[in-house]
Amino acid sequence: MSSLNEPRWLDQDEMAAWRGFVVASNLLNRRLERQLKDDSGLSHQQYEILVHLSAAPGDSLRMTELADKLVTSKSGLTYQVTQLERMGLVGRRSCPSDVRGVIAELTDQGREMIRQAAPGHVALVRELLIDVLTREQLAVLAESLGTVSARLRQDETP
Amino acid sequence: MSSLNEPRWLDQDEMAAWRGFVVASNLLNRRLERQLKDDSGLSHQQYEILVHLSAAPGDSLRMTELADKLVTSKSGLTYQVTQLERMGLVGRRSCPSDVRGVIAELTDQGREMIRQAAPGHVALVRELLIDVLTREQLAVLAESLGTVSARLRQDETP
DNA sequence: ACACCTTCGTTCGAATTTGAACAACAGGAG
DNA sequence: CTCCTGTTGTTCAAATTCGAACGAAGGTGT
Repeated sequence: MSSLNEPRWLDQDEMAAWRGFVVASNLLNRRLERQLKDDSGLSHQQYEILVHLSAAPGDSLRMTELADKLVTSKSGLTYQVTQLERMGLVGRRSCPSDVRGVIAELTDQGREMIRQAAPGHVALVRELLIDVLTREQLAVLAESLGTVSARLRQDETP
Repeated sequence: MSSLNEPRWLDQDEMAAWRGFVVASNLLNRRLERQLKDDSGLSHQQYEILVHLSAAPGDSLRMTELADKLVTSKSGLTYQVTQLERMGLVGRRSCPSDVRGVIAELTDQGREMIRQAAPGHVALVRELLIDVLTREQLAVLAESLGTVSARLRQDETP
């Protein structure tokens, strides 16, 4: 319980950090969305699904694991996996150790798609974020946001 | 034009920064969305509209200016302002100097809403982001993301 | 005054996202 | 084994988002 009625507002630096985060996040997403759609016909979310699958052993992951990595809702993932399935980029199969489980796995076509889409995406991430910052800034960013993410993750799992 | 076929992939630090950014952004949005909805019945976007209006002279802004500040599409803003209008938090009036123009302005009820919603929101932003980081980290974050945002903004306006 | 290009906000349809509700199953305590 | 609680993925309705197209008006150059 706080000892003051008046909340601690954000000072100038804190506000700058927070606004910067929100604005940069929105602007970046907007740009990446456009680039991926124009270049490969994928949404950012769909691209990330393919990336996480291709990074996983066997190019496959359980739905729940995938949803956690993507930081999205289960229902949202169900929808997007269905879309990717229709595009022939991802397949579903049932989990051997758990009858309820569903495993999403990359198809050959999905592997080809990510191979084709990744370079343009990475190049833009570089141009808009990575190459704009110094090595030190990147290091601080990585550590800061890593900490923030870790805290948020463990908060969600009580 | 690049001189190599193989793109420059992200190294470990760069990847950590980028993933940290994406994950933190998603997790933060998720939490703030929930908090605002539960606490005040507002979406994050709606909250931000109220904030930007209350920060503007006369508690009012033109639609286009507001859309720029929010980093959203014009149609998206039209929709949300209509919602806020139905809730009685925002009003529309026409612009004196431009017949096409529409000015969104905070109502008394809107001012009351933001006064009621802000403390809880700010407290959570503190708890999840600001107070987790050191002063130096915040400074670097602010400058880094400020630069990134500025570059993105001017890229959009050719 | 005229044609021309841009800007403003809205409307429209399509795509996406979310949380709640659900049925089926897993895992343990008793 | 049996009950009980938690998990898993899907379905559903509702809310939101976006881009393209639009009508209306501003602003400019001739």
